Amino acid sequence: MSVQERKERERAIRERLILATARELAEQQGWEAVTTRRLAERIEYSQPVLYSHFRGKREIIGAVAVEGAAEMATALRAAAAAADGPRARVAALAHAYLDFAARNPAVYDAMFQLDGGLDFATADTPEPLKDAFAALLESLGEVAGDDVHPGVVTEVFWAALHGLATLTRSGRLPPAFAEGRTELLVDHFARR
Amino acid sequence: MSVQERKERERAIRERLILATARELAEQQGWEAVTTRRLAERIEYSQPVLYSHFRGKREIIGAVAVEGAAEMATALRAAAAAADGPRARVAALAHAYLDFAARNPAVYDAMFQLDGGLDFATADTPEPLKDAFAALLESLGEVAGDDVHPGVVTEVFWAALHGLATLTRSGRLPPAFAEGRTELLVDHFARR
DNA sequence: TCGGATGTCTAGCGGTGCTAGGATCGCTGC
DNA sequence: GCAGCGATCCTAGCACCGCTAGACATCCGA
Repeated sequence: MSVQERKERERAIRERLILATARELAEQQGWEAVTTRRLAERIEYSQPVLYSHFRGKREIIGAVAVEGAAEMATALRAAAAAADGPRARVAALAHAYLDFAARNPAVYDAMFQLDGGLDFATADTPEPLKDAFAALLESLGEVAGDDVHPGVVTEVFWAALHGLATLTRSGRLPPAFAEGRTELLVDHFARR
Repeated sequence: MSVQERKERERAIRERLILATARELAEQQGWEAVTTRRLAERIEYSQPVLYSHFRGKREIIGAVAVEGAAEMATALRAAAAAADGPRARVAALAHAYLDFAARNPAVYDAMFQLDGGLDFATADTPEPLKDAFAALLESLGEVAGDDVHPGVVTEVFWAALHGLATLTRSGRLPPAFAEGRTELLVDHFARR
């Protein structure tokens, strides 16, 4: 049985290599540069090998997204834990979120801009995605009014962060005053 | 001179035909279905004709975006004008914005998701884009606190609307409670 | 009526995601 | 130790993409 185990191990290693390479290439030159040919060349295999691991490019994007969601959840929780008080926690969350988006634009795109074939807000949603949302919910629940649903508050807060992240990066919001916008957002959600 | 004028007129008509066809095709089947071949076939000309009007596909997207921005500005102003009081105006704006995004997803994508080669937040920004932002600013300024810049408030409000629009349409926010999210957003921005 | 400019098309380039089919490699049972 | 077989991988190719060079026809002005 050892042979089979070794093969599975090697397959898993190669799969991680594919994902790491795709992510690296995407961060360096954007997702449009991540073609199956280039990706295959970088991992030093032929194209069809990619299709023995993933159904297609979309599924590769999806896998990178799930990976990224886990990282984001960790980053958000770390930021919240390091802050004192509800208002500070929400501010820390906002900064951590936008920071993650700015530092990992390709991963962020995989998560929230591109089609990775993932289910959102359903039972089949990958755990890391639900967890990242939960990380937001934990601190937002503290500042939600008694008369509103914490989940809804979190959704709107998330949508605002997402808008800031994407519009800023695409140049639709001026880079200046980015900090001011973040502070204003936090004020509106954590004032009570 | 009459001949030349007629030719220019015909050229202008064909250019509008290209844009209308591109928009229609994009709304029907998404922008990925808008290929130069299909577009050329629909307008009953060969591909190279497209390139005598636009530098490339990107510029076609940009032109549709500018067209859409003018429409959106009109829709926003109409909504605001029909509402009584600052709070109601902001609510009307939010609904009109999200309604426009939901009814014209392809145009919305051209404006805010895709690369149409347009400048944003600069001096070269096409007038309709600036005007659509101005339409938001007019009503948001009324509810901005005295100690904050109305422009920044509008930017954050816009970002939140953009997040709601895109995350909802891509299935990342559940369709349920969409109305609740909108109301909550308005509450947070038009409470004073 | 003719020459030339203008406009349009055919054909093709290098790229994309994806896949069928053959070759080669490595494991397993004798 | 070796033969046969199954898993694994690659070559080659499909249909499509955005875009363009160059041939061709058409229409205008003299």
